[in-house]
Amino acid sequence: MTTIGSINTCTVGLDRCNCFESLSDEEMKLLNENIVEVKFKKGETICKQGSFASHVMYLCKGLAKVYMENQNETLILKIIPADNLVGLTSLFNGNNVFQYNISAYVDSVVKLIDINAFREIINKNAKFATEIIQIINSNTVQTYGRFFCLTQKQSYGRLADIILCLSDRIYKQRSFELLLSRKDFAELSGMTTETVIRMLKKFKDDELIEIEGKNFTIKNYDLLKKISDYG
Amino acid sequence: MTTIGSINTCTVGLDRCNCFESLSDEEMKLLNENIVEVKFKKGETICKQGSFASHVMYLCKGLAKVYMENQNETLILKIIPADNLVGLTSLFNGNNVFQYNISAYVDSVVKLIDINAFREIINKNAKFATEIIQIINSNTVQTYGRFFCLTQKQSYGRLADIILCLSDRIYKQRSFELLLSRKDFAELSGMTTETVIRMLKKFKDDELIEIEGKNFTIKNYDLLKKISDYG
DNA sequence: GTTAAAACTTGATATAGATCATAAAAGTTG
DNA sequence: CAACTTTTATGATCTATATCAAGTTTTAAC
Repeated sequence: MTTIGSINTCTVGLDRCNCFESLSDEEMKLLNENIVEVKFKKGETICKQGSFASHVMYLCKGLAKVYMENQNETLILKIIPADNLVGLTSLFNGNNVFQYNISAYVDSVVKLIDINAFREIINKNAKFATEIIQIINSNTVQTYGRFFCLTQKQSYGRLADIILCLSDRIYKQRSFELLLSRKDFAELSGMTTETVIRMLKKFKDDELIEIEGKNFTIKNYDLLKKISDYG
Repeated sequence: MTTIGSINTCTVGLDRCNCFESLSDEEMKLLNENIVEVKFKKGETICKQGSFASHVMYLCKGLAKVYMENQNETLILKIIPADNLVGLTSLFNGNNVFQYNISAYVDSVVKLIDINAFREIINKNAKFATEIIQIINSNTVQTYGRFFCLTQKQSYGRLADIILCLSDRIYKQRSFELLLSRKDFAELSGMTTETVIRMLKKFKDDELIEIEGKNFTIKNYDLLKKISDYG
């Protein structure tokens, strides 16, 4: 029997986008005529919740977060590494407004693709549309997992999830420079900053992790995994 | 300035599916050769989390819930009224396994559509693929809203959301026969059955709602809406 | 290089909801 | 319709996590 991947709070997809390979020369031309490349500095807003969605975005370089907010609260929906297409939810959706904010964790390069050109290509090229469905679907599966975890798991489990996720999927090593703040951890895991700090300290005291300034190291991966699974 | 719909825990989409209209005669034939119609009794499982996803489902008649579970907990992802396509997440997703359970609240009729035939049509017909993207996207937007609410709103607000959602989107009247149990409410709003019971009682005492046996009536819609907005 | 603003930290306290226990109703089944 | 199961209900208690308050450290800005 195959082991099915456990449900976790992880925010980063595994896929790299290669959806543009199925485009014809003509479609590629249309696309290129409707793309602008924009550089964003660390901390800058790439797209704003509630504003008109005139484009979809392709993150060429950098790291970004996608988050929803109201007056008082913020929830980070996902973290986007390079080579990812974002903003697809606005594609054919009644109001044509971004459902979320996106902002850059580090200096980033984003290609803005005119949404009408993008729609046109989808409407003509079924292979491309299939690729897009693929991307949207794997995103949905991930969101369901996060949704389940954030509503059912205890805080320690959720925090462990996110630490493992950063290590496995973004940095691909056990030791890395932490780009997220404690507040980001809080907004990823649906708790307060204070609670995150206390729990990170507990992990440190229990020698699961090590934090020195911005340097973050996982010292006991297996136990963190257990906390993630049973937390 | 247009008022943008407030974020809520609502679980029911507004769309009715009319995606099959864009199919050619030939595609329609392929589809029809790969459909079986199955009747499910109240309470029966329509699809099982973890099992192979050999088909997508179209709910012709009835009412169903889509939910995820592990050993101890359950989260209802959404409630599906008639004329809805479900199971699309498995379409092109690596493992081809259902991510959730679906079960019938009332006697229901479901068309099971072979997933390979469905894929084939998407892969050929960009208009159809576009419709599917539309469906998936409006589902995603709704899931994001629920995700935000369940992680940020207090329980009273979440419960109010669901009551309003049932009234507005499923029954389309203020008074209706309640098909959901207290446990369903709990699994929809991410709390325990006991808490739901206590809160419903509070709503009753405050004359926001009336419950007599299976008969459920909303007596103060506006105040429930306020609780939903500020809860 | 000083000052202001964020980001982090820690402790004390509060509380929304969970958990546990028990029982009455309501539904189901042979 | 008697026996059983499930759902609803309510009270007592507990606890994980939020909130508030006050400090330190780091980062950004002028």
